[in-house]
Amino acid sequence: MSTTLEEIARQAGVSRSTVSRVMNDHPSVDQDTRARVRSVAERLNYQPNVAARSLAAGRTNILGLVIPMGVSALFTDPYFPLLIQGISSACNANEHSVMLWLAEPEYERRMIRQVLQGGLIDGVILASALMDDPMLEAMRRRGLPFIMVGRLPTDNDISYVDVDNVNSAREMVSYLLRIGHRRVATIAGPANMIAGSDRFMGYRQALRARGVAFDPALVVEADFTEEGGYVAMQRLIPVRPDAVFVASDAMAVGALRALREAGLRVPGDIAIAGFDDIPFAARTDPPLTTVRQPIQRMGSIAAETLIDMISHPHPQPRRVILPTELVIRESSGSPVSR
Amino acid sequence: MSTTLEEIARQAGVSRSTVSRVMNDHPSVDQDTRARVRSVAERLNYQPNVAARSLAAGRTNILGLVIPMGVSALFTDPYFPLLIQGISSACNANEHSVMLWLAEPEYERRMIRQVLQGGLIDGVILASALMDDPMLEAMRRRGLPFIMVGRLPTDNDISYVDVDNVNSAREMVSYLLRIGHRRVATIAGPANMIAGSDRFMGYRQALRARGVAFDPALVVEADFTEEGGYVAMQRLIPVRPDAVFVASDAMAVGALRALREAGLRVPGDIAIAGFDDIPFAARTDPPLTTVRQPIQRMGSIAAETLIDMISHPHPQPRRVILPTELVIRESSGSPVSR
DNA sequence: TGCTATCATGGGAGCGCTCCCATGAAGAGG
DNA sequence: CCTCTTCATGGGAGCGCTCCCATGATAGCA
Repeated sequence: MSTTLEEIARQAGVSRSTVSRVMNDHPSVDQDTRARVRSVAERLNYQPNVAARSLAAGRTNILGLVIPMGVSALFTDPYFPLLIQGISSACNANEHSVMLWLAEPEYERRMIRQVLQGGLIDGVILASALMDDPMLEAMRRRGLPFIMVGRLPTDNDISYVDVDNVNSAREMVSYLLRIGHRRVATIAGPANMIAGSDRFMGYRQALRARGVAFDPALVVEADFTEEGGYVAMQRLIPVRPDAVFVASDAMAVGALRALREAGLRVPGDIAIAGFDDIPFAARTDPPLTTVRQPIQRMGSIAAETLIDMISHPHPQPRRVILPTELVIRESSGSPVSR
Repeated sequence: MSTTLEEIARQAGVSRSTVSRVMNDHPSVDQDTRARVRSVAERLNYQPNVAARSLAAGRTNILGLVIPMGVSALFTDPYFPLLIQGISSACNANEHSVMLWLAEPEYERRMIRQVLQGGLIDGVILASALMDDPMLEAMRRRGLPFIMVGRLPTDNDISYVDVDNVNSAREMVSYLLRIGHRRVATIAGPANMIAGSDRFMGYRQALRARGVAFDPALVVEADFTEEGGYVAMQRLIPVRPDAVFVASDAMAVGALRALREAGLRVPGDIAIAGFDDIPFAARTDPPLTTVRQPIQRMGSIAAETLIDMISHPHPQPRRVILPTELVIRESSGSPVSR
């Protein structure tokens, strides 16, 4: 069905090896020969067989993207679509392909084996792992290059791309305190997710820096979903905070809904700040003050870094921390208005 | 690094061929031999090399999922995440893997070649193609098994999974008319997308069936995004419809925002109905009347059907139409209340 | 008992490629 | 003019698997 190296070789009057060299941009090929082979390959619409190449060379130019679905909620918020877009786009630009695994718990074992062995994959991007993800141990034992999106506090020999969740959250909460809010509550993310616990840590650091006592009554944990944010806010309303730092925009949307239903004005009665700057954050009522994190760029950089790790193995882990940005909109209230 | 067939064979005291038969559940292997081989394979944690298998057998057990990103908006609405989840889950259950291509126009040519040739992929799921997608022609020329999510009106020898957009839209608009709305407008999807034009067709059929004259002033086309729905609604407000059938929930969310800003009550002043039943539709203010389409199931069925097509080639195209469901919430108003 | 069907198993060929080593031609240097 | 290097090229081996055919062994039947 499809053309082979041998066929190109025959038609170009050279050997299989020479064609292979041309296809892989090997230096020592004569200019004329190269051109001739190229033109034949072009004419026959030649495409190297991925399986054969991978079998012979041990590389596939395929990256695995593993997204644990234990926290299935994550797929209703635009985080993963954006991340995938970034990864896919970087892979396209670097002649790689993306293999996607949504890690459903019931298939986890099989998947781990398939991902790690079988040689299908040159490296793995592990997105948003729980702190105790079993993939991790398997990966490092296997020695397959991999990179995480989101840092892992317990391990300091693992490569990752992340934003500085602690400092970003701290800055946001500091901002809320600075513009005059006194009782600042938080709707935190799950404690077993790094982003959740880091943002909560930032919240506490901001309080401490300003000499505000930490009050456990002002903390509710939720699961990063809209519904979770809604329920959490309902529990927070009786406590009457001035402002709430919500650890994700999706939850903030839920919180706004709870406040609207309770007849409370935002930011008049309670101010709200989120985290992520999902596209919808600019269009909530009122528009959401939030922390912008470059999700798509994190995906691109993760892919690019992994590709580089594969071609230039290096014992040290790579770390990339991308900057965030406070996006001040109306939901946090203004210093003037208070 | 990883164990090979030959190694298993050696340790189990049989030949490579026998091990291969055991691994592929070939019938003619002695029970004892089979058990012995299985246990050795288990012990050595054997995983067949995908590249080698695929090279020898010509199958890879990998499905390609191609999502054209021309309409990039689609990734901000939960349609694709849900679709991907359905596909991935069916693949997991059937021992297949998913290769993801977000088809950015600038890489389109390269991608088409890679997808179609190279033997990496057993079949392709093409999601939400435009009516004139260049992938299509390439696919059918190549003869690679493929299935679309979303039908294609111009081609009747292509396999697809879809909902009946025309009838679903017709039912929704009929419902709006039946409960007493007179001037029913529509915010339509893009005319070059099948779902867009089908739903618009359903709108017109419903009017005709009820003997209501079609009024072009009551139609605004948008691009399936929240922002698009917002702008479209602003243009529709001066026309003063009683109700608006919005061709997607994402756009309906935008429409609600425009109405809120204009100080109009829903459904009191203008009733709204959407399409999709995205998770957020139940939580808009007011909750959105919409058409529920089983997005995740469409994904699963597309994958399952494709897998079946690959193992049982068959000249006739397969078609699956999944049922939709009217979900009546508050945004459409009630017959009683009017 | 002899002859053919059936079954379990082994071994060779080959999938399309990359990598290594061998080869011959051409250029460099004394 | 001969040897030494450099460069372009060819060919063999082999990646790990599947598939086909051959081979014994066993069973079935007259």
